[in-house]
Amino acid sequence: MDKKKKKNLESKGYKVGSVEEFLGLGTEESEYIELKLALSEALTNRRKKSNLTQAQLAKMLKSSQSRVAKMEKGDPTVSVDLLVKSLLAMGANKKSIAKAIA
Amino acid sequence: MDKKKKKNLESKGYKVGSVEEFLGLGTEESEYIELKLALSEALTNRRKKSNLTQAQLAKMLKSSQSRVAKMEKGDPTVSVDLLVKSLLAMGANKKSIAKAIA
DNA sequence: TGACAATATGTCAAATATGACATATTGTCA
DNA sequence: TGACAATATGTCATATTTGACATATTGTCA
Repeated sequence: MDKKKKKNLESKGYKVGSVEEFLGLGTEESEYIELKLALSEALTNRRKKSNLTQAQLAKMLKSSQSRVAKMEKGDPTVSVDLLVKSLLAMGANKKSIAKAIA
Repeated sequence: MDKKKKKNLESKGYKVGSVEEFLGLGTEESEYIELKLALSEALTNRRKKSNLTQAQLAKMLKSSQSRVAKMEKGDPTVSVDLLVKSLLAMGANKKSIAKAIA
């Protein structure tokens, strides 16, 4: 993992372990974060394509604007579950989700 | 959704809404369930390939045998998060997860 | 068949994620 | 610039998920 990416992740509230980092490990954690960020992006893309504001989308999802913002920012308090459910609610399917992740 | 699949899902504890069912909707929910089942299968496959028992895997994941059993069975109390994290811990990466889902 | 290993199911206290709200920041346009 | 819309951030009570445990069921092999 390069320093820019690390800083970027840390700025989002993740703690990237220095031991794993030094040993070149931590693949597991960074893959998880990247997977989430991929879903976040997909969500933002879909929302923008539909010309919706976060507040409008929130209403559709029976959630709140703040949570949508967090989803799109890859906030650590947002689960993959919520991202997946939200994407499905916006019309995505398994296949498009797989594509977004890959 | 055919009847067999529905019965199968219901036997796992999911309630498949009859209204949506009748209207041919419910895509969203069934896609979510299928996505989870795909991850469950991937987990079982990986575990068996590694010749591990659920108890052994549980120890690796710092979880419990019962939760691993539930993961593999697609139990509704198991989140996509847990499935993804477990797969990553077993050496899967984004790509292989995407493949499993697609 | 019986004995033992593996897997499945039910329950619950503790841990984590959630929507909601307030408020801050950023973007846009006159 | 100011005013307004959109997005971001912090916090918290409530809801959901978790590991752990007990126990039931299923599989395997002598």
